[in-house]
Amino acid sequence: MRSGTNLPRVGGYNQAVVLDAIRTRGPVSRIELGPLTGLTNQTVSNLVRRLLDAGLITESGHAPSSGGKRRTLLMPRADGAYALGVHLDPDAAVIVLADLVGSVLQSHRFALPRPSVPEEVVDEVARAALRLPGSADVDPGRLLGLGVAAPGPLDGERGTLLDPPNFDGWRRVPLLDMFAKATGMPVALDNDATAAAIGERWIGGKRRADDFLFLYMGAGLGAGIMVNNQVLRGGSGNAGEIGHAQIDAGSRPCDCGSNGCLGPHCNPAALVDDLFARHGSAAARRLGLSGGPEAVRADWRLLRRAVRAGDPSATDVVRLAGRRMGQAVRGAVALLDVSLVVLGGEAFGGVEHVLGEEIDAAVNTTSVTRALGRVTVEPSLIGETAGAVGAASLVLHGRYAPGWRMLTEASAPR
Amino acid sequence: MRSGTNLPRVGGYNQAVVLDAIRTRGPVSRIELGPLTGLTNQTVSNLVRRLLDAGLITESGHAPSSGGKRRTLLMPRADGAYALGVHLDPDAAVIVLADLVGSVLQSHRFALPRPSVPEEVVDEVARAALRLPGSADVDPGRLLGLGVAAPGPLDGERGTLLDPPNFDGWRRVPLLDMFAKATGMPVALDNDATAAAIGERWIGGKRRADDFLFLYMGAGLGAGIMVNNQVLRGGSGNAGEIGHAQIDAGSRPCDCGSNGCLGPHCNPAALVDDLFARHGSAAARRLGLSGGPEAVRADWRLLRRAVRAGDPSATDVVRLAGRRMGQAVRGAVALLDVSLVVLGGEAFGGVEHVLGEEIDAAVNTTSVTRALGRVTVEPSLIGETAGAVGAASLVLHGRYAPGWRMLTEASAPR
DNA sequence: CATTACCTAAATCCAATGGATGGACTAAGT
DNA sequence: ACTTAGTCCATCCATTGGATTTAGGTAATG
Repeated sequence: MRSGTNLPRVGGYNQAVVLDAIRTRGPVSRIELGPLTGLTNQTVSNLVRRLLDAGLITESGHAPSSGGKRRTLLMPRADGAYALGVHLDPDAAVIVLADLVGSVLQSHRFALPRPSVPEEVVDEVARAALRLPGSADVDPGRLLGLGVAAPGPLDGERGTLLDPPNFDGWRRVPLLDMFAKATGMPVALDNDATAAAIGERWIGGKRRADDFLFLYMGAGLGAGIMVNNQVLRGGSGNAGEIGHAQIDAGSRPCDCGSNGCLGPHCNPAALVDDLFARHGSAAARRLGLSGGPEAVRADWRLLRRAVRAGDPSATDVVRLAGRRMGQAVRGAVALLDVSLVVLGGEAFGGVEHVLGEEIDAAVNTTSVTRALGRVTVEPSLIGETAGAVGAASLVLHGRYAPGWRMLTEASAPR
Repeated sequence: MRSGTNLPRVGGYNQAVVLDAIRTRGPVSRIELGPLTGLTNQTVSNLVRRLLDAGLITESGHAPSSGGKRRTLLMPRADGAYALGVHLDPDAAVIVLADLVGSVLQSHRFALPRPSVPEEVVDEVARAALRLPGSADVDPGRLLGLGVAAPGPLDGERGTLLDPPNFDGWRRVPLLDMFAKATGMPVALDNDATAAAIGERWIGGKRRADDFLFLYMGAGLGAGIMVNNQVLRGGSGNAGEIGHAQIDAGSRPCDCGSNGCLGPHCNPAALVDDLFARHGSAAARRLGLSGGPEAVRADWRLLRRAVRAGDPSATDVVRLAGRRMGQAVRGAVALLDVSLVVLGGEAFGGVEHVLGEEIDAAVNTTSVTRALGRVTVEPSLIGETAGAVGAASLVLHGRYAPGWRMLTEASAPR
């Protein structure tokens, strides 16, 4: 259980609350932080001093006076902390170095062979990751750790990747330990969709506060869930598997053994297949698609370009996928009662708006009679690197976002 | 925001943590509570004394010695606190008086006219509720308040019922304020499925800890969601609307305006209709069903009895509903990553096992390949009064279950 | 136009409050 | 004599509330 708390933890927690408020509410003064956090002015003052001393925030000018002493404005210091983020995907690894405000300072991408060997990939990624901070002139003492975002089911307790689909040869890989050993740093592991949601919260500030669902499309489809400013991870760390929602579509079999799951219909390969199936090879040739499993990445890119250019066949296929996602998202939105859906991940690049329209239509058919507010559907603020940026923000979020764990778990921040 | 915390709140919170541990882990000693709560022995000792003084727990004998002084066992005191619970349904109101351990001391049920008038119902319910504590010889100072469970969408902030389906004439009813005025007590309001889940957690102790999904069937179908021992209420207090999940079935139109929702297929009226549609009037007559909207309650009771007696037509219809629920539950379980599904609510009475088998089959087809643990499907520990007991436990849970709100919201327990 | 007194608001100082801690101690068993 | 359960006590530490300091504005005055 381990759910009791104590004083030092309260201090650390309140410090995180103040930092989070400064981060998300742009430049604010101490006096505004009081009502914002529920703390007294005095407490805010103390915590702000600690944050200044720790180099996490800075005073940035003054607000115009409203009749008395001017307010001193506080801002997060980008150079206050850094984190590395790795996004692993079946065919590529993306590594980024991000600072406290979530800006990407360096990034590196390399393709992976298929099948790939876990040990080799971890080794290569770790070495590449460790080179980034040097080339960006980062204070090593402020580099907090490495975040890893990986697809598919994982064992959250142990930090093990179980057996992600499309990842041949990766079964029960203890990624957390492997990266910890390879880098000598603290490592955080989460699934890619959850990481992307955390990244979105970290970057988005008050535009991404409270509750939202992050719909993530990489090699497959997943969701990251933020409820009440807390990440919903579920019992085993695998919440957000929206791909197993039932939808009304021709049955493609799902890895899970069921029929009728959303997942097999909404991924780049399936959409390319759909184009061939619904519009024939002629249309595919017109768009330049070559078909076949190795060409999925390129074909999907061409397909998306065609959608942006207004091609009707391509648009039809993507809109169909949007309607299918809409069915699942409608169910998820009703189940979770969130009022914001964010679309992101590298595979969404360029077609967020078309998909967004369909999903918007699906979720908002229900709202009128249910008298609940409208659900907003928006593209991600991060864009295609949501996975890697999310991975880096796992570290930042874990260390600096106020949460339950700070009050109940053992270690407290400095 | 208001998310900072302070010392008195920490005290109250830790006290709740200790009480919750004593409640859920049966009789325990102070020394066991240390590791269980993460607090030191000394702190546990202090908090236990406070709980004893407050009359919420009692010392109940000793554990056998293991070589030294015997452990003094601690138990919750049933007479430490009481709460009233009201479950409102389109055709009946059920009122219960429950004690601290969730036992029902008194209960009262009366049918409602259709359509009913909110003011009259509240008035009648409030008067009946206020009579219960007197007839059970309850210390009025220990009666904490009244919980109300109502179906359908509500405005959690304001305590207003919006426009529940089947509840003609109930639109934007400020139930919270009305009951507060009518009873002069603190009132808590939640939707029936969420209330039932909270009740299940309250009654179930460690058998219902951590994460579960409570599938509730009354006049309609809903879900209550418990994640990490906290209630998931969503942005507007309407989480758990599983009835709007898409399923693969002939399209009955849903109130929400969509087609393909689960809701219209899984309620007593729909199941009675299904029996007529799939097995004809002859089968219906054989079971004694009369058909028609007024007879739904009686027909559904007969149908369930027929299932228990092994009638194939009735079983077919119920199993079909189970498979449909299974599709939605499978999606919800994957999305939330819970490993326990509980079935309850008055309309499930007697057919939990048949439905449970189908739902179990649906959710556990996925688990083998996904390498996540098996999902357990069980009937509720409360049974048919889950709504009213859940309503009472809203009050008890709100006051004594450890949670975020205790650390962040204004008022602290004594 | 410069000076001065006064007002307001922001931020900090300081003593007090109250909860958790750790080590020493007592109580009650084998 | 030993073991285990539970408590006492001095200490630590974060928050609190009231008083105080800091740093501006404003308006009357010379």
